Amino acid sequence: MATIKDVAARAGVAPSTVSYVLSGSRKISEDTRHAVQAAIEELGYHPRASARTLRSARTRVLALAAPRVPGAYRAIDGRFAIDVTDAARGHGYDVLLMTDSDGVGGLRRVARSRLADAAVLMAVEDRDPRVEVLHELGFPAALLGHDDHAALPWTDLDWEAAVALAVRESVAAGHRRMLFLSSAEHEVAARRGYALHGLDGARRAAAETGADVRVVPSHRDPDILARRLNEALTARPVPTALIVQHLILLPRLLDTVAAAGLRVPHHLTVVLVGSLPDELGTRHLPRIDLPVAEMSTAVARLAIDAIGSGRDDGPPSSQEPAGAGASTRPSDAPHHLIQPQMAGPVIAPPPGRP
Amino acid sequence: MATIKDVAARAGVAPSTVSYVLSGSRKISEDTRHAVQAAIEELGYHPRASARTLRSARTRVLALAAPRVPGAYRAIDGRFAIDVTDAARGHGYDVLLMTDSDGVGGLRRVARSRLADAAVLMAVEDRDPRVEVLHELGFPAALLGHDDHAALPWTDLDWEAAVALAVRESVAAGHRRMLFLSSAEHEVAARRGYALHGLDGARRAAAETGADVRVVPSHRDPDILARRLNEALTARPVPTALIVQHLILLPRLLDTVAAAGLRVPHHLTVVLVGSLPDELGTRHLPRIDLPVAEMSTAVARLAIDAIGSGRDDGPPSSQEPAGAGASTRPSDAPHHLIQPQMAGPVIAPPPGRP
DNA sequence: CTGTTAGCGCGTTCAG
DNA sequence: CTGAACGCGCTAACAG
Repeated sequence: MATIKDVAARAGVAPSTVSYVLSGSRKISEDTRHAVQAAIEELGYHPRASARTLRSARTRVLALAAPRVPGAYRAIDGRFAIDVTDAARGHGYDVLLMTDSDGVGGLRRVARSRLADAAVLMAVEDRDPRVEVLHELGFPAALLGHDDHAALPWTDLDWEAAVALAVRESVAAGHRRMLFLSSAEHEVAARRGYALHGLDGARRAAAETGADVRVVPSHRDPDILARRLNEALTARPVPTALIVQHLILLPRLLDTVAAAGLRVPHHLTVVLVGSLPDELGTRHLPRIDLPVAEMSTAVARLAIDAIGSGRDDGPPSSQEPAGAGASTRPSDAPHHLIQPQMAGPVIAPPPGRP
Repeated sequence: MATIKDVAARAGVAPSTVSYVLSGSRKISEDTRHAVQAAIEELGYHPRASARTLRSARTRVLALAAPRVPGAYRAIDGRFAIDVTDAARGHGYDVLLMTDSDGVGGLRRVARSRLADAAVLMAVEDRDPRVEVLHELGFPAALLGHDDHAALPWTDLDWEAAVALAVRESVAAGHRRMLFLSSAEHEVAARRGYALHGLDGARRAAAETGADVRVVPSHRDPDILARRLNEALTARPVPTALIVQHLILLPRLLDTVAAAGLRVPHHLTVVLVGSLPDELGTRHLPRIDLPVAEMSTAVARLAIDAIGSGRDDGPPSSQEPAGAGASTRPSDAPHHLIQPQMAGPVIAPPPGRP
């Protein structure tokens, strides 16, 4: 394999000249540059990433920590992985994919061996051990999702605004009684940001509009979910709209609705919050899509921007003055909160109303 | 950040001694080893990956090339990405995720800059340009899926055997007339291996069992699919079983079946081929799951085994004698063909039969 | 200005 | 167990 020396020899110049041609960080005469470029072509030369990294202390790689909830693969994670990778490439970064099969071990190893310059954490939980590790190592990172506590840059859909918007739009369409199928109980128990904020949004919008919004806590067990939903659908006064944040079991949920003899949207309007863009099977429903592309772009940028803040020394002292970049106070961390947008068909009016 | 020299200084030994302690490739006295290990602990030392790579010419990274069919994200790809990553970790390798947003450019860049030691290609197509590039660069690789042409190691479900098994099992349950919903037309046109092999399996099993197996070519457009399926379901004599290889539109497909007034499995037995393991919504159907875990394990091992074969020189000459490792003749490439297994409930008998 | 020389980054490994 | 060369590219300092 060709090295910079081979190129230099072939072009009849010094290796440093080749390097300057590559980086463009210095003026090189027309003739020399052409000779060098010809040599590069002919030898098919490409600089070794490892040599560059060793010298520059920059890998131009982002570590992407995918959550791997045992047994519960979430399609969304794959989608984010692809989109974050594309976004990172837009900044000249590659992406190293990591699972939790090793707990936080993998992340620690990658950070300490300097395989990556920064990390992107997916599906962050309250008091996420990965956050602790990165903080302890002073490793730059950004989060997909947020939990109001981590002192790291983050991006997220404004879940409170999203659910509130779904409620308000339903009210605007004429609905007065509706169900909100929130996140699953174990997600609330884990204090996932989206779960808590979604509940807040429902409550806030209910108060603001005066609508009757009944919260049905979802459950990961489809049978329990079906039972709860069934009860809520038949309780009087009968609800005319169903706002759904817990989407993993959507097919089953629609079956339950159908089994209750309710046609959508004639008898019951179903509005989704946090659906995947372009997903088959949600196209015909009014919804607020999860802004996967925008979140991915934002998180890549936040992670890359964080490089150069966290790299100085060891773990930041607790007395550290709040300067530029990633600080210790959550409220100061850079972030990108995305406002919800309605998509899909217009919300249908309740039965018996024009 | 601590380096090997810092550790050496603290332990009062030479850097090379520290290196030998780390690698274990040489005998080091008890005392010295402990001193070194203590110094490592105290300094929190971890070797730089880039320095190791520069020296050893091994990154211990696999490039995973995810297909990104524009607009058509496939959940399965995310699943494979996770599982391949886990499998690679089992061999001490990390995974760099790549999209084709850049065409083959990304793969070429990663190969030439030696960011990875080998590549794993997902969703390989006939005459896949990525395969050409890797072959041209002499870069080790292994494929998820195969097309009978690429001279690279591969793993795949035996799709022919899988569809044949589904047919035979249906016949064993008493069905004599069945539909086979094959892959979508554009997949057949692209000569995707799974699409062609699936069709072969259906034909072979039909011939062997004498059953009436009607092939319904699927289509990516849900409406066209629904129309075709509807026609086939109502054509006389009425089929009693439906074998489905094209699963992306399964929910829509089941809707169509229901809309035709057919209850599953009472009026019509539905058997899936190539379903995702543990996926909600397929649990209640007899099926042959795609062996994602086994394929991932196999492809990681094949890719890693290929390292050391392709690394010698430039593009292999066409006259190269077929030796060990990756050879030029497709039939010689190492591979791992996985036999199908039925999962889920037993196939129900046709109506009117016990 | 344009090109060259030399040292560095960090861990590995062979000869001593 | 140590010394020193080495892998490869970057870049500050120097020479023409």
